Amino acid sequence: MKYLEKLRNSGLRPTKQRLQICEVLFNTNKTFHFTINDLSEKIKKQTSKKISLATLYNTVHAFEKKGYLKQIPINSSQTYFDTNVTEHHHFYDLKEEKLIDLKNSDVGPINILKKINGKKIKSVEVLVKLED
Amino acid sequence: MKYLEKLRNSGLRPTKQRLQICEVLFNTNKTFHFTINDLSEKIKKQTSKKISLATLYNTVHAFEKKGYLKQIPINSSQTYFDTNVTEHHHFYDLKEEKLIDLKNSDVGPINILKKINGKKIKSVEVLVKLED
DNA sequence: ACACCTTTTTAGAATCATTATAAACTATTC
DNA sequence: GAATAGTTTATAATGATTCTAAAAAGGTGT
Repeated sequence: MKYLEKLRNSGLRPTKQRLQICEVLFNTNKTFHFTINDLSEKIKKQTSKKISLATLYNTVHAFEKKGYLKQIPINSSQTYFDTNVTEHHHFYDLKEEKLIDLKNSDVGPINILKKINGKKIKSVEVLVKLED
Repeated sequence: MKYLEKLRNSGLRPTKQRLQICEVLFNTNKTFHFTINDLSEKIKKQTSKKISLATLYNTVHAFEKKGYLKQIPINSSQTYFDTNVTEHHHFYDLKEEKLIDLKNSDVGPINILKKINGKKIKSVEVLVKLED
C-alpha cells in the first residue's frame, strides 16, 4: 500500500477511510479541483461502503494541514480544494462557475515588494475572473 | 444629497435605507473592508433606526453589481467586501484573520498570457497569505 | 491473542451565513 | 391622488460546515 507509509510518516493513522480517500485524490497523474461534495460523490461511485461526511471533512482538513491539499481562495458557497499543491494560479469562469488551472508560465513571476514586520509570506495566489 | 444622483443614475431608487448605507460606506476618503455583519454593527452605532439584514444583503449585492463594491476572494466563513474598487491586491494575515491592502505599486504588473476563447478577463486579484 | 489507551469514525444535532418568501410599504409616473 | 413597479421587512428555509458523544479501530505492550 503506497499511501500507508505516507500517512504514517505524517502522524496520521492509516485507516481504511483515509486510504480510500487517498486513492481517490492521489492515484492519478492529473491534479484536479474538488469540493467536499464532489469527493463524496466520487467515493460513492467508486466503492460500495460509504464514508461519512464528517470523516471527509476531517480528513480533507487533515490533509490540507499536512500540505497534501490546498484550499483555493474563491468566494463560493462551497470550499474548493486542489490536489495540485505547487505554486500556481487559477481562472474562475463566473458564468460556468468552473475553475481552470493557470500554469506558472502563464502568469510569470510576481514580486511582492511590501513587507509586514514579523510576518512571512506563505503563499501568493492569483485569481483571474472570466466573463463572456 | 450627493448619493441621490448616484443611485438614480444607476437605476436604483434612492430609498432612505440605501442613502444611509451610502453614508456609511462612501462618506470617507479612506476605503475599507467589511462583512455584512460589520456593516450591520456600524449602522446600529450611527443611527437609531435599524435596517433589516435582508436589506443589507440586497443592497450590498446591488452595489456590487453596479461596481460600487468589490467582493474579496478569500475563504472565510463570512464574505468580505471592499469599498476600494480599483484594481489592487491583498495580504491576508492568517493568524489575525485580517486583510491588508496592497497598493498596485507593491505588486507590479501581472501579465496573463493564457487566453480562453470567448472569455474576457474581468479582474485579476492577488491574495498573499501571511504567517508568523 | 488480549488488554489498554488513544485516535478516528459516525449519525445526527447544532450552528451560522446567506437566500427565499410574501406581505406591507414607498418611490415614481401619469 | 391612483396605479404600478421596485423595496423593505420579519421570518422561515436552505445548505455548508462544525460539534457531540458514543462506538469502532489502530497501535503498543504483555
